[in-house]
Amino acid sequence: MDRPLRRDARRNRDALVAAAREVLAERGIEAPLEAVAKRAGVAIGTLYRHFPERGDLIDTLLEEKVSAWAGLARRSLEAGDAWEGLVRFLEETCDLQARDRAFTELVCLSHLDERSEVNGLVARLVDRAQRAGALRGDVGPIDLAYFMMAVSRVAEADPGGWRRHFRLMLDALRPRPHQEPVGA
Amino acid sequence: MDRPLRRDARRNRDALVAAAREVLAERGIEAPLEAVAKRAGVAIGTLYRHFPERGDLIDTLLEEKVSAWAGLARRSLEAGDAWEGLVRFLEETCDLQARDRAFTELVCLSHLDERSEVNGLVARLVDRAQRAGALRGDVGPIDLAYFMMAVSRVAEADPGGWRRHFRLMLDALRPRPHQEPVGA
DNA sequence: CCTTAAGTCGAGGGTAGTCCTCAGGTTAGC
DNA sequence: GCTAACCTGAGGACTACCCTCGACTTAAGG
Repeated sequence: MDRPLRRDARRNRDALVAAAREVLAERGIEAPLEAVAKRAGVAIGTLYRHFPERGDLIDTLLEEKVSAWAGLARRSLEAGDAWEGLVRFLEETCDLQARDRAFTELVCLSHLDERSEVNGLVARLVDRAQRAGALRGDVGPIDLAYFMMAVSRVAEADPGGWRRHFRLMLDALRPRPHQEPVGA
Repeated sequence: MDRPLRRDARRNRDALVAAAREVLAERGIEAPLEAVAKRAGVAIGTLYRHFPERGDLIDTLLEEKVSAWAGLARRSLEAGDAWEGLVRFLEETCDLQARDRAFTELVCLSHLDERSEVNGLVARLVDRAQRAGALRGDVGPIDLAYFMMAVSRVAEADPGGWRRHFRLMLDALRPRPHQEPVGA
C-alpha cells in the first residue's frame, strides 16, 4: 500500500508539486496541467500517474494556502497592538495576493466553505481593534474582505502600485471625529 | 458606396449593435461574436456581413464607452462644489463598471491610449478639489485610478456590496489633521 | 549482471469553444 | 415577377484543454 516510491518517482512528484505552486501563482486556479508538467520537466503522463484526478494536485495546494492564511490571521491576533495586528494581517494578505494569483482567487471567492476558518479569525481581529479604539466602530468583517479584494485588483493592474493604494485606504479604517457611519 | 441599406438589413444591423452592447456588458471584451448574433436573433453569417472584421463592431462600442466616460468627467468638472463633482465622477464610474464588464476592463487597462482623454480631465478634477481644500493634498490622479479599479473588484465579487465599500473608502480621500502623506 | 516491477514518455484521440466562409435559399424594392 | 441584396447555418480550420495507453527506460534486489 504505502511502499516507498522509487527514487526517481519521489523526485518527480516533488518537482510536480513545486511546479504547480509556481504555475498556480502565475496563472491562477484554472492553469492547465500541461503547464505544470512542463515546468516540472516531466511528461504529462507522469503527472497523471501521480495525481490521477485533476483535483488531487490542486486541492492540496489550495488547502495549503488557506491554512497559511489562517496561520497569518492567528499570528496577527497575537500582536501586542491591536491595530498593528490588523494592519499586518491586511498587508500580508495583500502581499500574498500580489504574488499569487490562485490565492487572490481564493480571497475573492465570497462564499467558500474553507474561508469560514478565516472568517472567524477576521471577526476577532475586528473586534479586538475596535475595543482598542483603533478601528472605526461601523466597519465589520465584510469591509475587511472588500478591502483585500479591492487591493488585489490594483496589484493586478499595476504590480508596483498596490502598496500606495493600501496605505492611502488604510486611513479610511481609522476612527475620526464627526464621521458618518457607512450605513446599514 | 453609401447607398441606403435595405430595410431588413438596417434592422438587423441595429439589432446587432444593441446585442453587442448587452453581451459586452455581461461577458467583457472577449465575448464570442456568436453570442452577439444569437442575442440579436440573427445568424452568425449576418453578423460577418455587416462587420467583416472582429474589430469593426467592438471597437466602435469601446469608443462609445470612452467618450461617455469623458462626458461624465466633463460634467463632473462643472459641478458647483468641487468635492461633489469628484464624488460624482467616481461614483458614476463605479456604477458603470458594476453594470458593464467591458467598461471595467477599459478602466483597469492602465496604459490605454484612449484613456488619455480621460486622464487629463481627472487631473483637473483632482486639482480643483485640492484647491478647494476638499481633497487630500498628497493624492494624485493615479490614486483615483486605483480607487476606481479597486471598487470594481468588489462589484464583481459581490454586486450588492460595492457602494458600502465606496462610501467607506471615500473617507480616505478627505484631508484630516496629523495625516501622514502616502509617500513618494 | 539480469530481471522485473515500477516508472516515464509523448503521440494522439476526445471534447469544447471560437473564428470565419460559402453555397444555397429568402426577400425587399422596383 | 426579377434581381440584387440579404440571410442562413452547417461545417472547415484553429486552438486549447482533457486524459489514455502502448512502447520504452530505469531503480533496486538478487
